[in-house]
Amino acid sequence: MEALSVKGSFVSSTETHQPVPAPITLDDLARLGGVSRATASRAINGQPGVRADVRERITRLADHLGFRPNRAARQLASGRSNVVGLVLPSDDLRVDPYAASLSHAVARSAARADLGLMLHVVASEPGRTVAHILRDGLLDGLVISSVAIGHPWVDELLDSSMPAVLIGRHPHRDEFVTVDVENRESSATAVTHLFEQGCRRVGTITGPMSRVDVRQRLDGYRVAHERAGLTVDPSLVIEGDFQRGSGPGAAALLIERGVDGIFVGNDEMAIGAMWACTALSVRVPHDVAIVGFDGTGSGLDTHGEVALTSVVQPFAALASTALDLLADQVAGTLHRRRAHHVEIAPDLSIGASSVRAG
Amino acid sequence: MEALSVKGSFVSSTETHQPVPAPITLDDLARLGGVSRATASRAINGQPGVRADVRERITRLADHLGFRPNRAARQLASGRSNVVGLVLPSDDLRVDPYAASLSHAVARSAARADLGLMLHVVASEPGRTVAHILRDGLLDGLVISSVAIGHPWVDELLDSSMPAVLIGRHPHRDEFVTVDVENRESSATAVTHLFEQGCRRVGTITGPMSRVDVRQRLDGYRVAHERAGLTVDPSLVIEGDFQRGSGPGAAALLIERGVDGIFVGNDEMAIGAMWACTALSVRVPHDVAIVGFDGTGSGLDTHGEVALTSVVQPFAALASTALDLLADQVAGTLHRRRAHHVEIAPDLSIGASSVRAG
DNA sequence: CTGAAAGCGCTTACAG
DNA sequence: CTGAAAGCGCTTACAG
Repeated sequence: MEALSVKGSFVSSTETHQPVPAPITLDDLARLGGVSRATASRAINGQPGVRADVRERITRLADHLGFRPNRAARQLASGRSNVVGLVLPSDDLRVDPYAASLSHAVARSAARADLGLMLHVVASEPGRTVAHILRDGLLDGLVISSVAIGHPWVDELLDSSMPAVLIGRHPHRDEFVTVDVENRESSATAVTHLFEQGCRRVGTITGPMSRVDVRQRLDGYRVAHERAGLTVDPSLVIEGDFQRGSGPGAAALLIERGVDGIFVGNDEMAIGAMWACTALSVRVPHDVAIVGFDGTGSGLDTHGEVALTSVVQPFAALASTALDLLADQVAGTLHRRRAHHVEIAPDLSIGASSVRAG
Repeated sequence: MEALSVKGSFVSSTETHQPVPAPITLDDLARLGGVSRATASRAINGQPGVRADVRERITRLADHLGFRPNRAARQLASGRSNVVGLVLPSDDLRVDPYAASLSHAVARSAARADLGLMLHVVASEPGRTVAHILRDGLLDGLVISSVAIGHPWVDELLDSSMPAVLIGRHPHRDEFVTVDVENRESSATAVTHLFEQGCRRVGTITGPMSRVDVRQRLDGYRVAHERAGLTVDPSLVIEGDFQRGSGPGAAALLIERGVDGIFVGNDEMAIGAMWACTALSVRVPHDVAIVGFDGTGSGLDTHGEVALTSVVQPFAALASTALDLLADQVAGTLHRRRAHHVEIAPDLSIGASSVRAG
């Protein structure tokens, strides 16, 4: 590390007295509003037991003064912080568009709900971190990406008493509150779409079969065959790892085996598959039609290539539902440890990668 | 949104009395340690005025008990939260690997410094957000990605009295505390590397010329030419937009104009450029050698393609330096509004995209 | 419906 | 070097 230019000089500014306008407090609000702190507090928090006109007057005044309750004080007094944590696996933010989209959606939902969002990236300091997150007292609850599961301390977090909701499913435990995209039917729809485009020999590149959602998507692939009166050729089912790099090889194999359509388990691998097609001079969608999953493929590839048809994750709905479920737990209306699974149906976004003329 | 399966049942657990072990407080620590709260507080905070053996005993005890000071209480009492905010542009997390890498690095640095990190994604609610961030009282300071600049409320944030450090430079204001990668020399090094590989006609695809760093990188490109005794052919300088999609077109143009090497302003466009090469049957690096900038191109493209040579952003150092500079402002040793610019020298990571046999 | 008062868990002058 | 005490800005029983 090297400081190439340092133009700063250190100054102590004792001259200015009130550089920062003192933030107004509940006390100010109450005094200016001619009520007690208790009443002011109830008014701005929408609690019962305040005469309508008083509430109206106080909230208006609060707005006008730009009053924002101090979070720390509020938390200390109430035990609630209105801050939730988002737990993500270590490297995913960098490498995985799914995680990036999810973070983005959760951040926006949180902002809309006036919740703070603390980012917790798995992997920093194994042992200490869990304790930190838990005992800081700064968090009301956690939104945990199921992609983070596997890391030792994520399970610790799940087993703690802190309210939590999982986005995605746990690979082998069912007792959590989860929200996930609907995988099976939506995958069937995607594959059926390929059949409708005239494909007769459709292969699939799956994610890691250890994952629940991956198996569900494969189920959907099978269901679509059944419905079309076709049988699945097992040699057309190839397991990938959800990384872009596993796409080309798998696709090349499928092409060798004569497919005219591929349902790919996520967009990253689908992009890899499209590369393979380019490299092998296989035309998309004419020779091989391709459908992906996630809907993350478009942002990254506005390079004039073929737009990818994909089952689009309902990120915004996943995020806001997760936050709602978390709020229910915090409020005590939802038990943290009773299995409670919500699934949200995604849409199929149709691009040129699967649409055949005629 | 559709709840496909709801297996949960609502239970109120009044049977168990202490489901959550009551977190231990400073009071507990003091009592168990046989000192006053004041002394306990000073001991664990490393403040002067505590006998060495007492401090030792108390910290040890704190560790043993797993004591963590309640952040809210600490903040309310001291006025400091040990939480910083990270401000990012709205969509970047999804689309831009640079922003994702940066977030990742800041998150890790913050964790290491025992700082909380609140994520603020620009664009949610224009007006309210600034006030929220500022008046919540939850933040000690802000780390702002210069990529977020341009959005109206980011400037508001910069003009507020909250401590802030910019990662990257402001396009036209110089009075902030910033930390940035060194652009000029490192770009010169990258281009010189191409000359050393035998390239004689090196073009460049720049980012948007409105950005300071883009102009600096272009300067480096020129400097390298001077040093090699070559003159710059202006027709080989093409402006891109830092998005992947602008890579292929620019690269095709340069290839048409006979380049044998390209210095690309960021990895995203470099990846696009490599696509163009594949499409045009131009061999990399044999026909055209390519160097990118950022070091974000590798994670995304482990697809067996040619590894990209790139000037690698020192994300970890940028993040930890930013946090240090922020701490200095909070401590009052660094003035928030005196220009103070730190530059960190990146490394050139050499991959197959630029190395010619012989 | 409203208010006086206690208390959340810390930090920090102020005395000793 | 150490402790008693006040106070940070809220919320929430508890009385009225």
